[in-house]
Amino acid sequence: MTRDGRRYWLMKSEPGCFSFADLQGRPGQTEHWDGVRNFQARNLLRDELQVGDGVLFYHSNTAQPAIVGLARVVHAGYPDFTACDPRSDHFDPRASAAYPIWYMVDVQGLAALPQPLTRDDLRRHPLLCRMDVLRKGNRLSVQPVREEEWRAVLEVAGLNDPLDRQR
DNA sequence: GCCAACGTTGGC
DNA sequence: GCCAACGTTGGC
Repeated sequence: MTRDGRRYWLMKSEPGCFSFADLQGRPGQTEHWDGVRNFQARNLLRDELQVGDGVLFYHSNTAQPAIVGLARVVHAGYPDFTACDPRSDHFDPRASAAYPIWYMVDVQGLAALPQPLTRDDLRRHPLLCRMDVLRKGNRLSVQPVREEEWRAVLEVAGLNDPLDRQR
């Protein structure tokens, strides 16, 4: 049984730690999204994100938080090996190969937005003002995005849907 | 740097 | 199972 239709997600990253430009600089513009240590986000990574899903890349905890780029999921959830690496900042002594606890996906950068979409930009938009990322106190590093929100971001950015080329 | 909001931990 | 204490996130 396969899931029909792609879905869309917003993923947060602190640009001082890993920026959209960093993703675009990786071979194949692809990198694994490790280090998520929140069970709600873990469940999404493990169970919900699928190859081909669209990703809005959001810069958080920075002077100008904004959606800055478009990406896609290129590998569905698999164990986050950094949890088993004692030298990693994300080491979790409870995790093991048999019980990985934490999961990650691989993400590929597709296009930078011509202009970052700031929180003010989002708040002013009739559809984007409903996005979860604007909700006060929202700390989920991976969160669902409605299809109309994905389309609205493309429209505001003046971009065609980069996922259409990936079929 | 402040602080509100939230998730997690652990004593009971 | 409750809930206070604590740590973290992240906008401002």
